[in-house]
Amino acid sequence: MLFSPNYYINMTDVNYEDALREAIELLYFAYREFTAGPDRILAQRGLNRSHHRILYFVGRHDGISVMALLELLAVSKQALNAPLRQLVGMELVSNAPAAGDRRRKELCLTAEGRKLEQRLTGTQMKQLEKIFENVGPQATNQWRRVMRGMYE
Amino acid sequence: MLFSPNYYINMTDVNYEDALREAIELLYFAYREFTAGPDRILAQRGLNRSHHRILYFVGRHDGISVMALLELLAVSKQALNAPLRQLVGMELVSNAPAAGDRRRKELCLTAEGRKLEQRLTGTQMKQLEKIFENVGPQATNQWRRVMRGMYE
DNA sequence: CCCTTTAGTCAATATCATTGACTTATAGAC
DNA sequence: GTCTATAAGTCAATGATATTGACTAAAGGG
Repeated sequence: MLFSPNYYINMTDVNYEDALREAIELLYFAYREFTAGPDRILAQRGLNRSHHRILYFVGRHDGISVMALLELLAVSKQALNAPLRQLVGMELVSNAPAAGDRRRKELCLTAEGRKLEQRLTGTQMKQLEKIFENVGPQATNQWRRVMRGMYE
Repeated sequence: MLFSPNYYINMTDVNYEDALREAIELLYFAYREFTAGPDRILAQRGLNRSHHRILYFVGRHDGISVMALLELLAVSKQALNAPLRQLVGMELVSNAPAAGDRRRKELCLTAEGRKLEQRLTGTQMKQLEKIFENVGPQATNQWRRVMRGMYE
């Protein structure tokens, strides 16, 4: 049985590759499921995942500059421009000039923006919360160890 | 300390939400890192991630029909049509009529297609292999438990 | 007064997906 | 053999998105 607690014992090359491929598929399907909830809510407002990412990271880094957001999301200025402008236009994100350096715009969530962001991310947090409760703290920590390894 | 083995003890609502948000970010950044390698290789040939997904699942389900592939990828017929036609045109995927039912096309990787698929997925398998070796079998299994929970 | 940085925009182009309708070929039931 | 259903493929129209490159405007700092 693949993925049994001792799958790696007596492992041939073939089912070793198989185990890695199943891990790839887990990532693919899990990520798809993970983004499905917010995507549905966003679609009702004519928004998409890129808007969620902006709302999310602006919420996490209150007052972040446009440049810093570009680097965090790893997208081009032009790719960010359209969705960000929409969000500012819908008054979900504010972009007042920074006090010290008026060239820099400080991006913040408005009250409305925060509400939407929490609704979007809330579906994902509920998903994770349920799983983490099910599997327990050890599994949760091990999961994080693996995930951290994936971008280092 | 967030994410310490006993982070959930004496947890306030605020840093509990913080822990869940860090998990969300782990997923986002890990997935991005995970797809970056194949994306670079694909770009050299004028292909993109959707081509990789087709190559991947055709490789995993040799002889799969177009309909079944549509359902697996959860995309529309028209969204699949263009990239699949390219892959057939480049002779990376074959689509011979099935023996029993000549309406159904059996999608298979050609020798060239298999070579490219293994190169693409190979970068991801190497990534995972390294991490799984680092963290050990227990963490690997716990990681899978969590990932499986995410689409059930 | 230059030079740099930050933000924002425009034009042109290319890609990508979506809906809906349609054709072709085959299978299976009667 | 006719009728209906299924599988695949295509086309047109549309809309959304991203990309490159160049450009303006405002502000900061020596």
